[in-house]
Amino acid sequence: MNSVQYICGIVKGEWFIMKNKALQEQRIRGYFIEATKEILKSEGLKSVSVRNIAEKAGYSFATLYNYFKDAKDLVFLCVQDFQTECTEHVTARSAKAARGEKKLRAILLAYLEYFVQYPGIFELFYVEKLSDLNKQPATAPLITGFLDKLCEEEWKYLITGKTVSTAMAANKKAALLYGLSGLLLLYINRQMPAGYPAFLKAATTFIDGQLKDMNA
Amino acid sequence: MNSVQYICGIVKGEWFIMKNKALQEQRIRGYFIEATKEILKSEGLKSVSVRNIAEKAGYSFATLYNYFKDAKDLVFLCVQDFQTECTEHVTARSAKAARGEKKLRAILLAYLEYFVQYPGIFELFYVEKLSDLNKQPATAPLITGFLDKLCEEEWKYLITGKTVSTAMAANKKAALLYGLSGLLLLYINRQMPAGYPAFLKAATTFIDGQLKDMNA
DNA sequence: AAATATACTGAACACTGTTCAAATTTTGAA
DNA sequence: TTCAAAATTTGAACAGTGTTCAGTATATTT
Repeated sequence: MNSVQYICGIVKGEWFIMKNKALQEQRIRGYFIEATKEILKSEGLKSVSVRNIAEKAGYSFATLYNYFKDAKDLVFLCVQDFQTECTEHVTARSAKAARGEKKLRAILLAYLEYFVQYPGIFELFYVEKLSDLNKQPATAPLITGFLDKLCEEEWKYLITGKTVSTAMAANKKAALLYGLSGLLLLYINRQMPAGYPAFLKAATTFIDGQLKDMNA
Repeated sequence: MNSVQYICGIVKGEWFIMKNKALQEQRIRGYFIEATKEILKSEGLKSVSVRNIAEKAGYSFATLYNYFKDAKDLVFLCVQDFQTECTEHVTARSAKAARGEKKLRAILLAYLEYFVQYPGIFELFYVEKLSDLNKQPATAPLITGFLDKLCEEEWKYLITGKTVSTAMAANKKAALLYGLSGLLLLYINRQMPAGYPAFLKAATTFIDGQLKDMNA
């Protein structure tokens, strides 16, 4: 017919067909992702297996390999979804707080709250080893930059308001990321401190300690 | 012969036999532990399997279950040994530092150094889930209290020297534990920061930031 | 309708942990 | 030293993993 189609190797209405194919493919990928998310939130990472996911998705375990490199690949595709969910939780829980340090504090506590509620998601974010394919793309930066993104606005507010210097903010950002990661790691994996009240006390003490002398 | 033996239900030279039995048993346990330690330090936690350990120990995999509840149990028995090894490394590396903050800094950096060198041991200490039997005894406290023990002397020195208050020391201790745990977790599991030099810079910045304003 | 292309599936293989009955070794009394 | 009893060691067996691949079934095009 026309040259353009021949150049692309496409004839007649194949463009629509290609589009449908991609759509259907995305749908099936979605079934697997949804199944994985369900398992992660309920039974946790330990129950994630190729056969488990496939059964929940309504396919054979072998079909999973037609859409994903392996189960780990699939698991890390859930990260974005959980991040938006966590972000929603954090914004809701920190909405009422006054801008600045107060809000920052609320954000950080809500962040901890989310992962305490879903330890499996903390595992996925910080503990589970990335597969070789997931090492390549921006999965790791996506995860490590998540807390920064949650706090971004507030740090901007504090910096532009001259409440804190850019350098100090960078240091505190890092310290809070390391501290909260360790706090969650020790609480979730080593029961330290023992019990949620003690954990909350340790968390607030740490956060307040970090946010205290920022105007230096 | 004498009543003591009869009271214990022991006759003739059975005491020595019992002792021999215990000795032999401990020896075999030692073979398994040594094999596990070797695997942990070389191939890492992922290569630890019942069959792997048993082969290195020179026994059948089934024999392992005659001496340990399971492989996890065995793995956590290596914790003490690695702690003493780490302690030796830390004391050696911090020997030359002047007492007080300087030495504390050296200890913390040597602590990080050790786990960066043996990521599998970090996994074992902070990431690997404790089995039900290991939840009972003081394995978790042993791990979480390890850094405290390493720094104990120096904190005492700073407190008695009135350089820092007891309350402040407690806060800083906790902050350092959380921060270093998170730092190692992110570096080992998420390649963040990327590269050892960047990690070292992040570590020193964090540690110095924590040790800076202690006299408050 | 037939041929072709695509998608799906279960068998098979190599691992994992764990149990248990059988085989082996050690032991101690005769 | 011999031999039966006790203790220890062992591999087969089972239920799980992940992964591959040839064959089946479905869908599409001719």
